[in-house]
Amino acid sequence: MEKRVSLKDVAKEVGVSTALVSYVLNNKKEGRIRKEVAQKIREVAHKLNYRPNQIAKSLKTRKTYTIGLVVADIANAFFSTLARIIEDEAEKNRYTVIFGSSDEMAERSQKLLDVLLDRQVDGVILAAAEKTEPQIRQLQERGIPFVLVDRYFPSLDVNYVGVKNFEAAYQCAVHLLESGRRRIGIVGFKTTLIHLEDRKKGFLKGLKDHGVSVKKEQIKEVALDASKEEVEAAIQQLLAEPNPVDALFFASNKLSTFGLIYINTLPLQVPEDLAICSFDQSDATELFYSRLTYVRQPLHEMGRQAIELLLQAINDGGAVRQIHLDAELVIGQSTTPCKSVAKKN
Amino acid sequence: MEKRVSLKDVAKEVGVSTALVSYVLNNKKEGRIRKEVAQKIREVAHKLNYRPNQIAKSLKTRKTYTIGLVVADIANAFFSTLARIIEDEAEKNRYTVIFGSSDEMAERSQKLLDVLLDRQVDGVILAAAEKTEPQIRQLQERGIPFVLVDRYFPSLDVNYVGVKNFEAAYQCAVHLLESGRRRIGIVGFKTTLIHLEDRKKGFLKGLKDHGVSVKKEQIKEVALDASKEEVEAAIQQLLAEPNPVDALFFASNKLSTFGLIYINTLPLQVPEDLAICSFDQSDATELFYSRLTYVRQPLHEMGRQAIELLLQAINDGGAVRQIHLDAELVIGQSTTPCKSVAKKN
DNA sequence: TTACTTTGTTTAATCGATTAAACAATTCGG
DNA sequence: CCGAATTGTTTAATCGATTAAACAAAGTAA
Repeated sequence: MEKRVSLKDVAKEVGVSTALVSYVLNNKKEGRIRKEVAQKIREVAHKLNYRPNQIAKSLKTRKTYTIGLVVADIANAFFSTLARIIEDEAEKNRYTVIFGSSDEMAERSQKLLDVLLDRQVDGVILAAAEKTEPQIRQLQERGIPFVLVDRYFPSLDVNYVGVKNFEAAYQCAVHLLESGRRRIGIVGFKTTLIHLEDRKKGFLKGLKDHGVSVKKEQIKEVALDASKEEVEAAIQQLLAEPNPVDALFFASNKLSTFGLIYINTLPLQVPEDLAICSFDQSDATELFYSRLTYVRQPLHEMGRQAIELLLQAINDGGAVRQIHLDAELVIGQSTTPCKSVAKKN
Repeated sequence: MEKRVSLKDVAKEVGVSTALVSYVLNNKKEGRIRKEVAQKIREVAHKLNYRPNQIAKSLKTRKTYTIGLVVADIANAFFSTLARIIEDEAEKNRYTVIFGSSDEMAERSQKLLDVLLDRQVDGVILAAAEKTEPQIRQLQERGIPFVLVDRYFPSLDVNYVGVKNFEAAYQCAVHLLESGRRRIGIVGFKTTLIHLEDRKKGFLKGLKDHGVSVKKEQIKEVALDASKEEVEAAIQQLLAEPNPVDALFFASNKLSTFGLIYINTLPLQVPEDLAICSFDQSDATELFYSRLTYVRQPLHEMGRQAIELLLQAINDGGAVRQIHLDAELVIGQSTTPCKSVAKKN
């Protein structure tokens, strides 16, 4: 293992001080350095294949050009897609991304944050887990630049980028009603995460505003880390006699993916017997035999804005902003109007 | 922004030298330090909420406890799942992961490696892109600990963990033949990546060994970064009259996902009109109306072994190893035997 | 008592960069 | 021709840790 070439090596080879080499390679003191010397330094640096040790540089400059990304689970398509976008946006600004999965656990989240901060990341983007409000507050108090994505806490005045969950879910409800369904089941999460509660509330409000009430039995809530079986059980109950639902609303990609895998095995037809509408895009939306109606989150915009906010926070500590993006309801076949409704139109 | 507490701060507060603080907090010189002093140091460190600056620590110790992960695209389920496993395995050993997506481009791969190495990662795990053989060779020459995953180069004697692609594909072929299909189409990649060629070769060998020949028109190859449309076109051609195929083999999750979305829209039935077998697990395998027959790669084992090999390389530079794991053919409904065959059994 | 250990702690160099300040050699204005 | 400004480069401190080596004080053996 040949040892790495340092500034010192370059300096020695050229016969100048390390300072000069540093100035040249960083284009500082432009006018002051003799051209031939600068040229020589660049030549030698290149010849020796010199690459600055970023660790040393960071120690001195107190900048790592690294951002930490904390998500619930990088294996989840929602987060891995977002991660990719964030990676690309970060790269444009010479930043590198360190990531970690919290698994929706506050403790893991704290550990991750500690690790990231110990490594002196310049800032953090995080999809906050439940009960991490104190952690976020602490970031704020310590003056760490950060941006929340996807999830937020109303009580905290911090940078945030996400979608209008309430409104999107409201739209879903209206759409299902317009399609002629009346007995609508909800598969959501049992959680305190506001963005997920918003989805539930928005959906229910949509129904209520149009005069449709929902009984408790029509609302199923599974754990955040629910297994396929849990989701199956929920659906089973919703479809149970004597009053099976004629439509289902899934509050996330995970739920609809699990749900559709199960529904695939049932002797019922979508959309004839059951209409389906889900939050989030996923392979499921296109692969299910009945192309799905779903809420598409503008992930690209989310990632882009998250980085933009973060860089602002890092650089000039710009004003705190909360960005609520519009989500788009993509109409598929899974909510095709019932015959009774279709006739009317 | 309150400034971070340093060793010096702790030392001053306690009234000792920084050396002593360092020794205590790292449990060095165990017997030599007065208990009361050690106790006091720990107390104060805790009280001040001292956390060592890993950057400074790394500079001195030449260890970052960071590993770099280079994949083709972190948004691809195969890689994001693997990333999650690697993250967890790394964490068990106190390592953190920095990642980057090469997009299958050698140039991007080189850039990523540079960034990672400039940051002094202790080692690298990479799914090598095409034409990156020189890059790998350079890693080797520079004595950088690394492990290839998924893809390999036969000419290089380096650490590697992947599956037996040839054998798995061979099995697929045999399975399709046993199901009664004879005109089998292949959707693969136009690439020099050996692991993908192995899949093609293995599949063809499987057919040939059982006396089934394949015409050129039955083999379609799309670009590594193929779009949905490209895959659709390939399938269209394979299904075109006058000799449509009665079975399809997809060489990766990306291909089958794109393919199934398309096939979903066609007026043909799987498995009656068309049998399907694919490499890689994905949501598609369970979501498609006809549960898919596919090759399941032992991702967990891959991630575990990759980290194990890497840590060995980092710590004692253990012997180079190539690990070829068995892949499992998971039988679904998409390759249910034809009636003619079923009768026989 | 003397010399040698042992115990407990500090000093100071170091990792590899950055950068303010000092310094030396020219050039320039009046 | 002298002091000031300009040009070109070096010195040395610094970032925040680690750690070999030095040192001081106390204990111990002969």
